[in-house]
Amino acid sequence: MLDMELIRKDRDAVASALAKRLDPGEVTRALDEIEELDRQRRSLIGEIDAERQRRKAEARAYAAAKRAGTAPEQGPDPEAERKQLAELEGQLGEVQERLRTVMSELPNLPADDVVPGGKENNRVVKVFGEPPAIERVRDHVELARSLRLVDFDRGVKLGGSGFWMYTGLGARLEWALVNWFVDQHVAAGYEFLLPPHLLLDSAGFAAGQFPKFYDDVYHLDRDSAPRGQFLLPTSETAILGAYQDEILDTATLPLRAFAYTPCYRRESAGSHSDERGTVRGHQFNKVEIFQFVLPEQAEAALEDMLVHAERLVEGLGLHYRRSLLAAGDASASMRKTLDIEVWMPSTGKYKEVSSVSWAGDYQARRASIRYREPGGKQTRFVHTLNGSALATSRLFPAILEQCQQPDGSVLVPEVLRDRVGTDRLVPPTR
RNA sequence: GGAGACUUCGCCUAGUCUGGUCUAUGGCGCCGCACUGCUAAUGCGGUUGGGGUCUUAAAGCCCCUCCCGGGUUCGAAUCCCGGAGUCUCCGCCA
Repeated sequence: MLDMELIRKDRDAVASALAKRLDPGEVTRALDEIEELDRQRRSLIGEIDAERQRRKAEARAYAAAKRAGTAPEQGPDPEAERKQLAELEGQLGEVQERLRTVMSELPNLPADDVVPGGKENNRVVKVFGEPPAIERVRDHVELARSLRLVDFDRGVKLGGSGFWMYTGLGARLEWALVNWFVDQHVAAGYEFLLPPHLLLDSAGFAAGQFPKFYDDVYHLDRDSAPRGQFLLPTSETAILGAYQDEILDTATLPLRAFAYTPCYRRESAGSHSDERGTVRGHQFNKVEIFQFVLPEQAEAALEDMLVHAERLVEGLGLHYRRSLLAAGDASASMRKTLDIEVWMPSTGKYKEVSSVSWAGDYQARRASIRYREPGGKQTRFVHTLNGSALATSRLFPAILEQCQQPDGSVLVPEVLRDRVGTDRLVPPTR
């Protein structure tokens, strides 16, 4: 949610930032409507407040008269005005509802250094390592099958198209990744959270997933979830929602937390060549890091989180790059997003394993998460940042492909060997 | 799943039966000031959150906020209806 006051005071700045993401005509239309609704809202509030004030005064005068024993048996006018107040309140309700709708559909303002346009305008800003030389590249699906790491067929049998099942050493590798990340985040001072996977709709709204992506998540049917619950598409939603409607103690900021959950998404499972296997599915594992910070801490926190996530990829010995996303390719709630993309030898492309973003106060405003200004009594919205660290189901294929050996085995990254229980993944003997 | 008790401005709490001087009590904590070799103690004052209005700004003024949403009433923390949550007991269960 954008700051209404900013729209009132500096509409032009808001408009030009939004134009990086939206068609200028659409921006003008939205801002015109918002300004008009805002005017109506304030004028209605003025009328209603004045009316209420009058009624309160009357009631108080009547009470005083009653105490003095001079009250008429019938108090102030019974019917007529109540109608009028109800009418005004009804109008206000409609205006506010509409204002909320329009406001909540507006995306965040991209940061100054974020360029307009889509994917094609993303800019690679850093490269780590280089593609390993592999003579005969096997893709991760082939490797996972031959080494019996993932059972795609039985996964589909269980969950339908778009699901898979990790098996044997594959399950251990996936689990080793999750656990190694957990240890790294704890060591970096993040608090470990294991949240519910089923969230109330209010959490989806706060994170900015709703209303826009309402249809992209799994909802429980109305009978079992009268208040509206859905399976979280990322634990970002849970971490943010956990602090909804709270005023955070400034001394605790920056507040760092991370969570591991599977992520459930309805998006169509890919059958393109570069989205085979575990690259895109309806359920995947991800560890998510999150920070609530003072506005002035945000920039440093973003870089801090990026570097932290990148260290994990480096620790696994994988070749990757960092890209600054153009406005149109980043999610709507974010002011700035950088992706960490890992090299996939089979497709010759880089695939996102982490997305690290700074939301400014956009999510905090939707979720009403604030801090008290030191000294002053003002409350202000915190800034939020989130980043995958990392999406294991994307890393898993990257490891298989980048660490594959000429004989068809896969060398396990050193940091995972204890947890996987072997140095090298080879086909099971029976 | 059933029954009962409960939810008050950071925490604890008075007030709810019997609607109006509740514009919400007191304690703790916190902030400021005073006193004091320092600390402590003590005294005085302040301390829910949101919105509107005015203003360069602050202050002020007004409205909302006693879990949430409706209702009754001239008037609701208080009465009625619906919902959420917490606790206790019972039932069921990994």
